[in-house]
Amino acid sequence: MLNPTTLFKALVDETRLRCLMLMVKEDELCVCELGFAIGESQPKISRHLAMLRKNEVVQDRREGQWIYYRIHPSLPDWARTVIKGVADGALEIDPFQDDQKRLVTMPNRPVRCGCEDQDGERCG
Amino acid sequence: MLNPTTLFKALVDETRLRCLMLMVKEDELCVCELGFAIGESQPKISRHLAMLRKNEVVQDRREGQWIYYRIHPSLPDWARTVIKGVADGALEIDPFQDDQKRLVTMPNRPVRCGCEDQDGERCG
DNA sequence: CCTCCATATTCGGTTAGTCGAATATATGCT
DNA sequence: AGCATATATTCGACTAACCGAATATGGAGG
Repeated sequence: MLNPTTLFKALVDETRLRCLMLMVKEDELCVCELGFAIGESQPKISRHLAMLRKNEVVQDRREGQWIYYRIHPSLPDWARTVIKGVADGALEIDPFQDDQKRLVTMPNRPVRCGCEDQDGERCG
Repeated sequence: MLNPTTLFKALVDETRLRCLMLMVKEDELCVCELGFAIGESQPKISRHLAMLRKNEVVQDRREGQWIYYRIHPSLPDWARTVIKGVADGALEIDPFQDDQKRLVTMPNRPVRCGCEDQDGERCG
């Protein structure tokens, strides 16, 4: 079961917090989308997501070659309150707002639900 | 101005979190009360309080030889939400609940408001 | 089977955070 | 002034966390 210190260890790293803030806003994102929006390398993003997954702060689901991450649906109420709280303070400031803007400029974002786009070209 | 990462750096250390949870519950506490309740050395408590003070997560006030700490009254709303959120999850569990119980067993707790107790003996 | 792409993991080096022990400061009392 | 109490700070050692680079895994499609 998630305890407060574990949650804060997850939130204290800025890369992880940026990922989580994007998930709050966008519901579900794959690694390449997170990497593009935040502007960090794939291994770096993936390593931080592994930590979030291990501690059950996020949940992952595979769809083809993509793995989508979202805030864990069975997070305890107090943890949701914490994440919602920081989202209120963060989504309008510093790197977090830029991340959202950069995300929507990403070319060939993967399409969800098993349906593919015309040329099947995606993600860089 | 307090930013999310700074707040989480404050909350990620268990000793600091325990201090803060006690302040949420008790409004205002001096260093010796915090040290007694948590069972850690005076320098350790003091060092962590210095960090919280420096980042304006807590406010201190002197009264005689005692210095009382409280959650900073001008904390932004989102930060209050975060702290309230974790208090909901923490105050009933693991070390946090014990801390509250231990606090009330402390002999000769300092008296606030400039009024002194009979023999003037306090704090261990 | 082989290749491409998205993602994950390992490795060694570096830095940031924490600790106990010792010491310093400041207030109150006699 | 001198002592006791409460709190703060400094120092060096230790540990945990993060990083880039390189490499591994695993599904999709020819």
